Amino acid sequence: MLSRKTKYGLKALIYIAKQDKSVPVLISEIAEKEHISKKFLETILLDLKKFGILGSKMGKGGGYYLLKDPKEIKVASIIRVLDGPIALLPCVSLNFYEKCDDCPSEETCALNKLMIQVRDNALSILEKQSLYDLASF
Amino acid sequence: MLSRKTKYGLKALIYIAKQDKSVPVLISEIAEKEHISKKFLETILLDLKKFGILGSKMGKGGGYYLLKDPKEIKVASIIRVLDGPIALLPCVSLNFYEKCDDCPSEETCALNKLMIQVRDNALSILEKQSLYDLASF
DNA sequence: CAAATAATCTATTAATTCTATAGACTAATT
DNA sequence: AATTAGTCTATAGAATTAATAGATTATTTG
Repeated sequence: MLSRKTKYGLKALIYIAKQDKSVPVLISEIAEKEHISKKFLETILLDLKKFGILGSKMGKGGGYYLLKDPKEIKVASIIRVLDGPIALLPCVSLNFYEKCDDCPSEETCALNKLMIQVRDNALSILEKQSLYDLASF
Repeated sequence: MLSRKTKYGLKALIYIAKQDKSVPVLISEIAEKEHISKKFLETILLDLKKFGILGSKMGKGGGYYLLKDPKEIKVASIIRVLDGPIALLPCVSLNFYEKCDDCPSEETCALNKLMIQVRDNALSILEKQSLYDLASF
């Protein structure tokens, strides 16, 4: 399951993507409209900023805005930033790979092979779907 | 990601499925061969027993054995027993459904629709793959 | 019956992650 | 200068995960 953090992050990004691009969006507005704790949302948006998905402006007229074309922001990358691996096992993760220390060989591991399939299947959707798709739903 | 518990449980079940069916398998044997803490494995196998996947026999010559044909034991059901939902959001889970309290309507929720796709895609593999398939890899 | 074997049960702990909050601080605008 | 709004640090509470400990019960075999 995705963490709440990730779900909130996705919702916030969708919210921002739906707004007029020329005006930064307030944290407090997103928090209210999407029913998310404002303080919690702050830390989430800060993460998204750190990874270059969002930009921000302080002071009056400030807020958060997308740094890239919504069509270029894929759901997979958002999940990776906020939730970590999409794969079901570390030994099968493309971006967060870790060897299973209980496993002598990935070559002969049936679980490894199965989870690669599951991963690729999930990615075939999540790497394709963008913020644009979600916002225009 | 799957919990270690689930990974260990899957590995143990595969191990059992590979053995001669007429002889119960020892926890200690599985623990040693698969490099899993024996005590931890005890609780995992107990869970699998509780759910009717495994049977057990105490005393000398005892151990754990499969209660069903390995072809009938699907990976999806094992994951559900040990890990819970396969879906990425509660509002999209078939077996552990929960409404998102921050979400006014699932009908108009883009995330909901997307995660249903991801779920169905994962299930198309996990509901098909059985212990038999994994054991004969 | 006694000894050995092996699962069962209860419980507790340690570690980690998740969720959320608090408060002081900095930057920008008017 | 006042107001607005994001930034930073930190911490705390809750939940979950991972693992361990020790006593107990069931079964087989000699």
